[in-house]
Amino acid sequence: MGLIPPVAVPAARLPAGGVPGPGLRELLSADARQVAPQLLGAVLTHEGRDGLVSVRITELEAYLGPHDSLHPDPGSHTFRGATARNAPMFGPAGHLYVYFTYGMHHCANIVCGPDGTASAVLLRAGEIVAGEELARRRRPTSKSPKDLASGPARLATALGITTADSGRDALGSPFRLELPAEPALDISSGPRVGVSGAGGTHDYPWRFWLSGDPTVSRYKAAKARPA
DNA sequence: GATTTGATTGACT
DNA sequence: GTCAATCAAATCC
Repeated sequence: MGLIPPVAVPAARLPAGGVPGPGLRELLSADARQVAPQLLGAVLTHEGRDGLVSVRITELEAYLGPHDSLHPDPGSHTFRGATARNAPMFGPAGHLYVYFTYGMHHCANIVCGPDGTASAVLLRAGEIVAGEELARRRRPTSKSPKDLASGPARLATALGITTADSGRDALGSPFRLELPAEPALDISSGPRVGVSGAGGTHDYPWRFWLSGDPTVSRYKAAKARPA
């Protein structure tokens, strides 16, 4: 049925032992739908003035651009072209695209695809693997360690990422990104969370998560617009 | 210049 | 399950 073929199968497997820096940048320069599953299990670290927090990624979503991909992505911030906000998505792979939403939340993406094309993966959830005490201080409302980064805004808050970090390189200080030594074995995929319109349907099954992981956020459909 | 909306979360019934 | 919070960016007129 779908006009949009479900892509989503990783074309390449990671070599055992992970990928060194330059190879990582190259790996991230692929289509976000290929990159996303490979980033499951990866660890993103941010060392700020107040300390270090590391998150092991357990859930993410791929977003594409209007013209660089085979099919336009109506769920993407770049669907209607480049703006001041989404500019980093058109930049080099490995950099951050951070946006502010609902008047209070920050969400972080890692830019994918070659420089000049719009593509990124939204970091939706993770497990705190270092700096849990600092993460707790940043997220005092969390009732359980599993809640510290279980959601895109929660993850960004736990890592101390804001729009000031948008456009910065996630592969260089004060950030660090490490791929898992072994690719994730049990990956699930499905429609993206909170995306209204066609981009949130099964025609765009570009949400990926580690099957059964307790830190994965609960699925929530986009709020339906009243007629 | 005015209005709408949102890649969400947390509190509450 | 429902809903308010809160404001920048995008969209509308």
